[in-house]
Amino acid sequence: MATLDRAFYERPVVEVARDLIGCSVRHGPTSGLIVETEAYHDSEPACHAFAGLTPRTETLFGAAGRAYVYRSYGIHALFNAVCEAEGVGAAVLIRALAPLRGTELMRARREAAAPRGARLRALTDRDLCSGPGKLTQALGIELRLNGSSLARGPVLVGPRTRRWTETEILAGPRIGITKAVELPWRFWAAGERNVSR
DNA sequence: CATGGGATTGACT
DNA sequence: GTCAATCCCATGC
Repeated sequence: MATLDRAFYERPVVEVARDLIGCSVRHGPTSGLIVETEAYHDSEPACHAFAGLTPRTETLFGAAGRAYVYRSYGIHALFNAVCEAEGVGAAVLIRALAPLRGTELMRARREAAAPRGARLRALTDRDLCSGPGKLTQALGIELRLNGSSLARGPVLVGPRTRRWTETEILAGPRIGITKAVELPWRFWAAGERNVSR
């Protein structure tokens, strides 16, 4: 599989976030098309790297083109692509995918990860990757993949397979944060059903 | 060493 | 709309 090289990520993080819409993520037999992203940069307080270099943010400040995976709310792993020059703390959060391959494995993983007492009805394809915590469950992306190469794997990010026009990609404020809420650093594919709610 | 806060999700009123 | 689950790590004593 063709993968994006380090130069792709070694650019302003907001540009990379926009350009990742329509690209693909694959982990083993499971894959999806990126339909929603958010940019984070150490110059603004919503970014983990805002606090400076700590054990947690070491990957963020490292080389571009690697995975930054961290635990959110004690429950979910969230998957990011590290961007910009080494020494700059910046990354793109992958917020949603349109499932491509391995949907039955994704469904099995999502069901296995469901909380106790959950789920009275079956998971639809739309329930698999339509959020940052869901897609890491579906693709089996865990904390141990923090720091791994997105060009060499185990998690691979591939380029767009078609041209995307300006009007197909929308921008707006990021979700779920309490600081720097005004920055329009969230991007999504217009009309895509798998974009998070 | 103790404490508190999340880049979320899913159930429930 | 509200709320709890749950854990890594930053901060402060």
